[in-house]
Amino acid sequence: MALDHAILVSLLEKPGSGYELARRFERSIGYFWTATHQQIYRVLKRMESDGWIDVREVPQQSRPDKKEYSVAALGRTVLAEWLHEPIEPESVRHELAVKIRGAAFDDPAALIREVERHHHKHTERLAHYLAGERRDFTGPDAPEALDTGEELQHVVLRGGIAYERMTIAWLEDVLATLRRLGTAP
Amino acid sequence: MALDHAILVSLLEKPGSGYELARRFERSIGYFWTATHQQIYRVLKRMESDGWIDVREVPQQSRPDKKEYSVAALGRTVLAEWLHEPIEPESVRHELAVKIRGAAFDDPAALIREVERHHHKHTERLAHYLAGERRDFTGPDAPEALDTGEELQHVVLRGGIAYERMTIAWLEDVLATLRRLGTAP
DNA sequence: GCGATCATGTAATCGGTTACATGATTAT
DNA sequence: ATAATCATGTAACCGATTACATGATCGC
Repeated sequence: MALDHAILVSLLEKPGSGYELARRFERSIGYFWTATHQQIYRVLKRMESDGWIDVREVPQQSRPDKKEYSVAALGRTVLAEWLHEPIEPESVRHELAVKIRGAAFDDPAALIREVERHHHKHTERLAHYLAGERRDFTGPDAPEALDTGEELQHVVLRGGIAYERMTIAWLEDVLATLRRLGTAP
Repeated sequence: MALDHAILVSLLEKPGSGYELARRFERSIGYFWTATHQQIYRVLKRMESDGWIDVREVPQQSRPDKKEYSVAALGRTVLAEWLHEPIEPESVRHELAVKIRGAAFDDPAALIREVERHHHKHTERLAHYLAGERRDFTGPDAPEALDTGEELQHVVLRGGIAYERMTIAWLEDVLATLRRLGTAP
């Protein structure tokens, strides 16, 4: 399981509340690991009672108070241990591919709209990643020399960009194939 | 949930036993949807009792008898309904990316071996996909004209090939970054 | 007033993983 | 003998998803 570790990494990058973590899982960390606030609160509670993280009540005016979590010594140890364990390359779960193969027993043309929708979403996501890259790493407002953490965040983001570009090109291949099957059956 | 639907697609492509399905989930369908035999037997039992699939006991000599499943009319309907529902583009779960960002709080060089291992595995997987493509779609023993089902299987396989190539290139980027951080900190 | 944002949770369900279990046949 | 392959399951656990739930403040 890696949600624990994803949260530890995020809290090491910057301490924060459950709510703030949930927001980060909609961007940044969320580009390669998803989690909802329900999951996050549950894991935070468990990690706190196990002594992996510390809490600090932060009173706020004009906003509800929040609990700011930060990584405790034990959490750092647990993360370091996990970092040294080998993991298996992920097994892919690609629902759209199941649909594409299923289209052989339905109308392939009926899938075109759906594939176009996915193409659109991935194009948006790519634009979003590229904007983030310009803002944080390659643009005029980015730091001139990146530290280790920033270099690593950048290489992960480059992975996301490469993934979106590959996916967009493949979806275009899928669309061409579906159209060909529709026009000359 | 799509395991149901992945099994229906696979059974439409060719009826078979739980064991045979489990084998297909190690190749073919398994390239984009994973499942273990335990899962498969459970789902087959449920789909049978719901009338989505039919069973036929096949006695075999010199091998244990098997149950051959095929898709019933109801199963085809259920699949067709699912094919017409929109789905959301998958949220990525990339454990290695969590590790890479975590390496900022550990020794980045310690990750090099692990990334090399992943690079090796993805290179093997790519070779395996390419061999399958030559065998079934582009080689001299492949059919000259592909039918709709084969065209769709091919475009899905091309997606797997594109994914592996992209991943291999990215892992090389990661390695170069980790080495740079190691030599000039 | 009302919707959006900030902030934190509980409960039910479900799908996936891991471990356990059995038993026949074929090839070395 | 024994390891590998064929063949089918049960049980426990755990993580993820979905639905439900509360309550404050800010801007329109």
